[in-house]
Amino acid sequence: MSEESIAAAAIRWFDANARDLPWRHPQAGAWAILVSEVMLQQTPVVRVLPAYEAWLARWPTPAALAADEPGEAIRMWGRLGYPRRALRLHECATAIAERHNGVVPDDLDALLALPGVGAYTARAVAAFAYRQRQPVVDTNVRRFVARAVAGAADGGHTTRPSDLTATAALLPDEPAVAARASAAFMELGAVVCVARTPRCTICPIVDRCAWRAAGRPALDGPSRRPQTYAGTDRQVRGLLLAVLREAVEPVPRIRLDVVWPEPTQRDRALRGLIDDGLVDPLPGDLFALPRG
DNA sequence: GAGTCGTGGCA
DNA sequence: TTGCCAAGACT
Repeated sequence: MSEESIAAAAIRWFDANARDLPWRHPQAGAWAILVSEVMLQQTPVVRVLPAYEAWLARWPTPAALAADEPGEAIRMWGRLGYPRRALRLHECATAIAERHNGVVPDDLDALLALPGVGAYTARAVAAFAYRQRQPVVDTNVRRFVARAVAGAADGGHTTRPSDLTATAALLPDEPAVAARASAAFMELGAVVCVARTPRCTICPIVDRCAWRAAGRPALDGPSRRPQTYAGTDRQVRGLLLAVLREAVEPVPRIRLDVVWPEPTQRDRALRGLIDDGLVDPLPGDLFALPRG
């Protein structure tokens, strides 16, 4: 017998060390997993946990969410960030209710066709909810595979086709085992093979890691863009939407004006929110979350 | 393909 | 203190 595969070692480690997260419980269905995956896009686990519980308690099925107003989805999103995800999740629920009889599809192409569901989320649902053999590649897996296999310092900004190929090559043949391996890779990337200070001493595949073998070379290319948050349109959009989330009634423009002193940027931000469908302009210079 | 899109915690 | 980072999608 040859030495244990990376996937086998990762799964063994995962069996003993996986965090107890609600979307990993056996009773978490495809809808719950889909909700968790969308919430987790660019958002830390600890911030998702309470929002996830509240969301599913209110909308336990896609049909339940689809029957409610999109503005309520935006309101429930709270401060998770990137509120367009809430709107897309509502559109997604509507599509599932109308096109899939209220059942989250298990077909990859059908998943990819859903609003807000991209290459990562579609494969995550296929693997974690339906136990399919799919390369589930997020930033954690990209980094883990880049280091372990290619010996690179990180996995790059975006997922390329080669990333899917490289990850798929690590997956065992049996679909359910492959799905388990995908979860294990993600967990390793999230808690062991982390970006800043990887914990190689507790890594189950350190003896096979190409990056470790190469002496953990530093990242050579240019770092990511600066893009500070303070003063950006994103901050202004966030301030504007926060007012509308807290308001029960439509809000007059004056209450939005006070959140940002510079009128040009403020108007641009508000127009952007309206264009995105996150805010409805109403007669009388009033504004509200969309009702339908 | 590069830009845009929130928010908060932490080294 | 502040830049970096966190289970991406879309244009």
